[in-house]
Amino acid sequence: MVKNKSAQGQLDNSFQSGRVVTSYDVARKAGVSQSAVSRCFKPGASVSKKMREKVMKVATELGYEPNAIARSLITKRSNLVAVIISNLTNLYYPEVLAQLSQRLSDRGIRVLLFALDTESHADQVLAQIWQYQVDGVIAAAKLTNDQLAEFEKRQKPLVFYNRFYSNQAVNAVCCDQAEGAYHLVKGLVAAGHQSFGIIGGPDDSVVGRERTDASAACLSTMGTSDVTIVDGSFSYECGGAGVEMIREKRGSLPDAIICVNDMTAIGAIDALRYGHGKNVPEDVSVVGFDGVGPATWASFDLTTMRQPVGRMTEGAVEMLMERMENPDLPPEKRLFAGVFVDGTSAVFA
Amino acid sequence: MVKNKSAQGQLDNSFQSGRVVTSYDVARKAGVSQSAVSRCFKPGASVSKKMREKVMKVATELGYEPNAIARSLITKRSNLVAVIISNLTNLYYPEVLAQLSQRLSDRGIRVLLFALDTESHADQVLAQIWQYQVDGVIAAAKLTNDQLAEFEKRQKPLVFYNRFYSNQAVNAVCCDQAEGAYHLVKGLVAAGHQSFGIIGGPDDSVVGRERTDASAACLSTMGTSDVTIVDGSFSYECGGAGVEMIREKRGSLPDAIICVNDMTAIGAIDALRYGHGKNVPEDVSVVGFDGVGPATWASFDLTTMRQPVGRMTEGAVEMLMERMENPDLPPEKRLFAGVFVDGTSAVFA
DNA sequence: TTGAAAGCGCTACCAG
DNA sequence: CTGGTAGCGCTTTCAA
Repeated sequence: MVKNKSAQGQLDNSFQSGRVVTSYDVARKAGVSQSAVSRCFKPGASVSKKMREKVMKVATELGYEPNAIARSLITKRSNLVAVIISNLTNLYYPEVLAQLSQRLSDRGIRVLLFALDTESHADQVLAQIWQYQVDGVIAAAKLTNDQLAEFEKRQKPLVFYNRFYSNQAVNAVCCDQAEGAYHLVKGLVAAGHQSFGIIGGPDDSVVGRERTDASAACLSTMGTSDVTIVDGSFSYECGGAGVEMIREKRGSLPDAIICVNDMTAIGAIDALRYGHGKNVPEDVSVVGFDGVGPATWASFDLTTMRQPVGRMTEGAVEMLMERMENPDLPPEKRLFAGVFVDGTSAVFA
Repeated sequence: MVKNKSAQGQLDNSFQSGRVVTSYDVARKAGVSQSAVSRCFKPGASVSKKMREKVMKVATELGYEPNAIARSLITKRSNLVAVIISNLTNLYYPEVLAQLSQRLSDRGIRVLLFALDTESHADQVLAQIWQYQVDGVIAAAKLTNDQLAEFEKRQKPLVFYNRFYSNQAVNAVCCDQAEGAYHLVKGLVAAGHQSFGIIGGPDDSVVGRERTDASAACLSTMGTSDVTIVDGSFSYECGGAGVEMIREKRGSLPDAIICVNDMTAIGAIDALRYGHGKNVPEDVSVVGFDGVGPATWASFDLTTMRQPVGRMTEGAVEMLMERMENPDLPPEKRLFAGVFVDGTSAVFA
């Protein structure tokens, strides 16, 4: 039975219910100082091989994991990044979130998720963010100037995802909405479409407005005046509703409908086909923005501007990490071109 | 200029760059003790009205927010819950995640997100979770028995989302896959379908296997022997691939195809229509599981078993919170019935 | 009701 | 390379 003694002690330790194993427990059992244990868990610290082995062995036996909370208290680095997403149910965001999470995780950073139900409400969320001492924030949501000022004052790195503040020196990765809109409009006009409908986004969306405005501007530039614009909400449902509103407003359906995002475009296509008995693209052309998964499905095969999500998330993470190391880096905006996806939902030239 | 003095001091404080405002700063400026400040931020603490007003005023001026990290170090409550999601790009999960996040947030809990790229890899993630002293975990991913034992040992509340361990006493909210499968199969058989294809999930998915096995078992019970089963991956692409594999294996297409989830079903429908020139449901009936957003789109109008996501997420959060208060609560499984969605992708009786 | 003091678990600095 | 010691910012006794 004597040979069981140490195993027994070990068990007792693990089972002292509620009580978690600390670096002191490891130190005591290994017969070294607590600082030594700490050093063994710090990469690149000056520890002898023997010491490290001894400590790690005991640590494993006891199931010791350093307490990240206590660590951040003193290092003032939580290794936490807040990700604010305004509307997770928009099918564009899951991919963004998955990638951000993956890339941050690869660099030893954890994601504290804040899913806003609307674009507003951000104030409560920010209070939480300050309390948790996150090292930085990636925001796919709109912030007010006051909120921006808070970031400035607290010296917290902030990178916007797809929110462009043209009059504000902030960090952001964006997709060039205007350029994408021009590309789509030019192709549609060149293919002979003469009347247009535009289904936009909700009032408070910058991205939505940019796409809508740029499309309208381009149409105007090219001398097309038969343009009917209605509001939407980035959803499948608003695609159908938008088609109906355009038809009412204009009297009949236009040659082409430009939708503010793919969800809306898909809704519009379904409404045209199954509600209005039209063929897409023969009777009406439909284009979208984003390049979400469902856009490539055979039922839709959407003509759209795909956002280079991989490069955008990589850019966002990179910019954020740089500024976590060096907060004095000047603000930077990275603008990515959209990738034209030549689908079959529009007659295009 | 004298009247500016205090404002000046205040500014100086806020701008002492990098330095964050602590309860000591507030205490000093308000002329009270640091403990008093602490108490003012603890709900239901014994503080005079005068004291609270005085402290809160200064706190607001200075932009003080209690440091949640320091707080958790001493209270041993981080107010953090880890949510593990195995495959965020499965369109079923964004809604789940959004709801979990919302409901936890309503109860003052923050979400630490862990998005696994596959169902495995969980070990590294768990180590992170222990380090961050989360108060509990919601897992929409598979864990090994060893990993389960770790939770037990550390007394960390754990609730599974849609992972049913029938031989293990764990907490879980699930949708009754078997019952759903029976319902679908019975309806298809009653409508006169005689040959069946089943497109299953990946090897390591419990939910996938349950749905597949239950469907096959029910078909067998009802005396149908013309059943072709192939594997899939929960994706749109595998729907098309599955249809092709079934056709090859069987020689021709069956009357009905049961898909392990909606994504697969949608892929199958598109492949049947656009690849094989078939009509759905006239030539082939297709059913799915989940009730994701796209399932209701007019193009598919899927016949499926919808999971009651709202009640499931509510249940998961409730069970977890209960166990955070009282860790000795016995394990509990809540099994929700799926809701039959009577779409038009299948001839159904 | 308030203030003083102890200490959560850890890292960082310092002698040795 | 190692051990001792001083805090990080907060909550929580305990006296006053």
